[in-house]
Amino acid sequence: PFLWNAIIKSFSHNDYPKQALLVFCTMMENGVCGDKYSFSLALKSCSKMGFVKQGMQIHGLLRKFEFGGDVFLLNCLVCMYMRSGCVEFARQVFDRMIYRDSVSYNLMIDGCVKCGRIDLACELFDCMPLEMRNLVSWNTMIGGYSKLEDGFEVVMELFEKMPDRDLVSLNVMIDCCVKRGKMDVARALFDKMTKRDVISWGIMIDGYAKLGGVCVARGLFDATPCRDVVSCNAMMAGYVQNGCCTEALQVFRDMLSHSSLSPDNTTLSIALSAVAQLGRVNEGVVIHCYIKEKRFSVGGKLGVGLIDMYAKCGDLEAAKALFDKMGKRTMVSWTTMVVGYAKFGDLDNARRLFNEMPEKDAVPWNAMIGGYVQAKCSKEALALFNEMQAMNVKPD
RNA sequence: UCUCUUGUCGGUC
Repeated sequence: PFLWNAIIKSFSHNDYPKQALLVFCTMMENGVCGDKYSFSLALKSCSKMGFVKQGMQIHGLLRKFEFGGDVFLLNCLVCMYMRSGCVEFARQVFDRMIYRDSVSYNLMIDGCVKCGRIDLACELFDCMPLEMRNLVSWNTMIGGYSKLEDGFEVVMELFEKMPDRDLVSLNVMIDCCVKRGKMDVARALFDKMTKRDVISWGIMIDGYAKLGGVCVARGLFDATPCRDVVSCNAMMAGYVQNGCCTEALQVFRDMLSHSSLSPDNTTLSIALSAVAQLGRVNEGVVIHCYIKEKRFSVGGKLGVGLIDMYAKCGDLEAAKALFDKMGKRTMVSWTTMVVGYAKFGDLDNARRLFNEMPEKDAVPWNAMIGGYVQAKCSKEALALFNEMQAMNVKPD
């Protein structure tokens, strides 16, 4: 199994959880008994993708092995259930564990926090054995509160109360300030830090960029010691949000020529939206080719990005072809097409797709009504508006 | 060789 594990690990480590899981299955089918390392890697892959069914199968399989009671593996199970939102199952595994370590508790706390059950998280945090409550537990708690709208006070309180603070604690703090527009407080903390990592820099870049300080953001971006793909994405997104699409694309090109950084899904989505806003199909096609060449999956956001790019550039045939070819149409991809048609005055096609949509939130309604308004079809616009109100569409 | 906490991203306005 060592060789197999090495392969599984390399996939898992390089963010290919699907292949990792596939290799694991192949291994088992070939009669090679996995060891606890193979299982933990497989479970981790399930966690990453939120595959509960596969995870449950592995869970079942695990009972037949003597190492099935291993703390590491049980922790992996807790993680898998928590990340898939199955709090009850996670709780079951956790409650039945004979030995728990701090990771077990921290996983439960984090899971509860991310499901919006901060009450359960608090209970676990307060009741866990003191010797297991470590920095990660504290950081998980302040991270949880920092995501709550009115959590700032509690974050400050916990931050004062915690016995130690590390880089993560400080990063959580500055992010918490940034997300509330308190850039001055964030900056003071950032400047005071004796150690900063690429995340600290990234939080500040994102903050300045979103609050209109793109130039300051750029300064920090240039000063970042070891930029990674997320810093670049934050910078690019910042440029796009401020309408500086050319600059965004320049960062993208710099990234491509800088061999140590390769674009990811997010990079490409941002680049596509920059191209869409500029209406430069040719550059969009180049990115499309890159996506095909590197075999990025176009099932999710990238697919939408491509459709949107072609639609906004006026190539509705290309957009429609992609839309038709896409396996699963989501409300978002559907809306993107409606918007594209409406924007270029093809209200018939827009309306046809709009009517075919199985589900609509406020966005397609707004877009369709907006299309009618733009074309001065006030009668249709008003009719739709009334219909929308009658349907009680939530604005969200 | 394995498990926990922090930054970036999609459709209308």
